[in-house]
Amino acid sequence: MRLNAQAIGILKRNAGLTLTQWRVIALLAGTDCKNSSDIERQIGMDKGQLSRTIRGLADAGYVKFKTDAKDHRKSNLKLTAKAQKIYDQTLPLMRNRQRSLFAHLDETEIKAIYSALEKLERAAQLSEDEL
Amino acid sequence: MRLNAQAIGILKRNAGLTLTQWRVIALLAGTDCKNSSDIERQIGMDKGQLSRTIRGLADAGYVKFKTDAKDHRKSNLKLTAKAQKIYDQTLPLMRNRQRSLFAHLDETEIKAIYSALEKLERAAQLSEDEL
DNA sequence: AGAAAAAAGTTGACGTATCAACTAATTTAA
DNA sequence: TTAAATTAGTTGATACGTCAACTTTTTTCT
Repeated sequence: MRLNAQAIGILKRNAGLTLTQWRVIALLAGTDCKNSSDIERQIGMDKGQLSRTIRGLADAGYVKFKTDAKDHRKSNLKLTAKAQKIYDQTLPLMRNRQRSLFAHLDETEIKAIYSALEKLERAAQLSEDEL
Repeated sequence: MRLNAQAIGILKRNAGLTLTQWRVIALLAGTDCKNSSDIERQIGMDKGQLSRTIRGLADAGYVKFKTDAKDHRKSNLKLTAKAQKIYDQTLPLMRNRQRSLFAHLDETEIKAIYSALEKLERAAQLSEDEL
């Protein structure tokens, strides 16, 4: 989507992150997501891609793994100080962008979009079941 | 987008085509697009991806190249009979799907979506220029 | 307890989107 | 008319999205 273009630009220039990396960091920093599955459930991201993204973040020194003591399948993720710092610096920029984008739409339009997209998703789901 | 999921399924099962391949074939069959640049202008598709898609179609025997007599940079594309046949068979299926998707939306919603998306695009463009 | 099912992650494959650098041909403008 | 700019198309690189197969560990069920 072209709509993400400046988000991508902001992240690349100011944080050296990809959009996917940013999303994962933002979830680890701003929600109580602790492992891959939490994130998967939160944003419905593919676990394959997620696995690779997280490994990339680990390689770049943004997250640390630690196998869960009780469930050895899980590995709990923790942002490094470096990642936390970048997050704090970048969040306002991303918030601004979000605001300026949606500033051009009025309440009605935003609602219409969301409701229409929901309907489309549902319709897509339905006709898929029929096939 | 998950919204494309059944389109992709229909094309794969019934025509052995990818979505991109279908789009190119549909443009060659249904509009007066004759070469890569025409298609690029028509749907704003990246010319790199377009080049590879067209080569793939040629390799699979769906299109034939012929260098333009007047402008040797251009190569005019022509669908083979095989491609035309698949197009004729597949178009109705794709039309049906389109209809059943949009059947769930009323006029107002469709208009709101289009207008909102336009505004978002424009806002995105604007703030990009500001950076 | 032991077998079967489910969950957490990893890896591979393919398709799609976007950007950038490049060649070759054509158009423009000095 | 020749140099510069544009246009058509190719190729390489990177990111993203989705599906499928697979391993390991845990849960469920009988």
